[in-house]
Amino acid sequence: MPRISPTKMAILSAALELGAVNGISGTTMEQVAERAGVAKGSVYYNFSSKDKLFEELLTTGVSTLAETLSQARQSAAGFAAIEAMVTDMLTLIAENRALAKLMASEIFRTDRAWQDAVQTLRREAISEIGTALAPLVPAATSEPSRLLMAGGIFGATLMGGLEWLLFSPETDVAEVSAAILYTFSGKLAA
Amino acid sequence: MPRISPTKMAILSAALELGAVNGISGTTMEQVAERAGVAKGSVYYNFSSKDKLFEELLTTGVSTLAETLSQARQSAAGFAAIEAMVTDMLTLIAENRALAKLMASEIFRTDRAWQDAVQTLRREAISEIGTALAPLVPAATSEPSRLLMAGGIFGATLMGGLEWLLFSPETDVAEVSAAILYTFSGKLAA
DNA sequence: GTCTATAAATAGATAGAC
DNA sequence: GTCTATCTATTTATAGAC
Repeated sequence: MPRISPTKMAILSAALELGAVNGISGTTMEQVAERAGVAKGSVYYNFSSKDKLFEELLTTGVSTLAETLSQARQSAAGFAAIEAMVTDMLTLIAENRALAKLMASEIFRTDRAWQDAVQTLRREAISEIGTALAPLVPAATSEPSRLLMAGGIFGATLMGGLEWLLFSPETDVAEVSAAILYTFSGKLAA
Repeated sequence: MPRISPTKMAILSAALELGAVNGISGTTMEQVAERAGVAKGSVYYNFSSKDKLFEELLTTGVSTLAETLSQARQSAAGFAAIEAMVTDMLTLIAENRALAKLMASEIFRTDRAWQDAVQTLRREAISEIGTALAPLVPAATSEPSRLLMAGGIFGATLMGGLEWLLFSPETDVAEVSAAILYTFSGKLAA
């Protein structure tokens, strides 16, 4: 892994901040260059296209998420594994809010150059949750059903995390995590 | 409510189909005109701008969703209200897949001309779920926590619905609904 | 109300000097 | 490796005839 030059770093960082606020198609290469403190030519020297630039940002982001979920799953057993995954995912969202916003706005899209890479990693993340669910559901549960449940847990955590960042950012991660997990505890249905 | 002319209808329909496949910024007014079988000038005669066109599509969509959730909530009491909301939301998604895809790809965005309208309606939908949760959570639960839970349930249903449409579209709505609701039943934690 | 033709602006990408 | 200057394509939006 060749280490990243300061210029490349500045460009990625500028693209991330601008993309989180204005969206990707609302961000121009001109703006990225300006914010990174370099000329547009330098941006294109480091990234062959706008698509490649944001693809790098998104794939490393989603890849980190998948890795986080994988480690959380292995850190505990049974339902505690689900609890760890939800909590760690929320922590990750909190630690990298800009990236979380950017990913959330792109994760449902199927019309982008980088869709394949992002969708593959999204499925990886969801099937990581699916694996943790395996011992918790009836043996007869179909694979698609288990992935639907996993998708639901993923969606609940993501939407809860976004709701948190956008509307009650002062709330502690533990409280957010507790709220999301409460819905899976069965106490609602009791 | 002035009734919609056939031309306007054709334009909205074309915009919906194209937007669901290619995304909004990936859809040009030229394409919309062509698909609707009219000239571009006619598109602009009916909608003052591209933003207005998609705003109309999205706000009526999210508004229908909020209305559906409201009715579902009032159709039952206790946890059954949550069950009804999840099921009816999934049914709505199934009945209007193109609109669901379009909404999902825009609902997290905060950079669009129509963001205010869409975000307002999104919050309306979530607080409808929050209302149904009120009698199901401890009295001491804070308002933000309840909204986080509601956001989670909304997110789970949306993501589950999308997972369904994209990866196992042949699955019956009842099975999808059962899978999502299973995660809220408490059986996972048992 | 619908059309054709065109204006006007934007933004991704490249060339070539330093 | 980084810069400035420029090309080129795209696309939103408008003007004005029918």
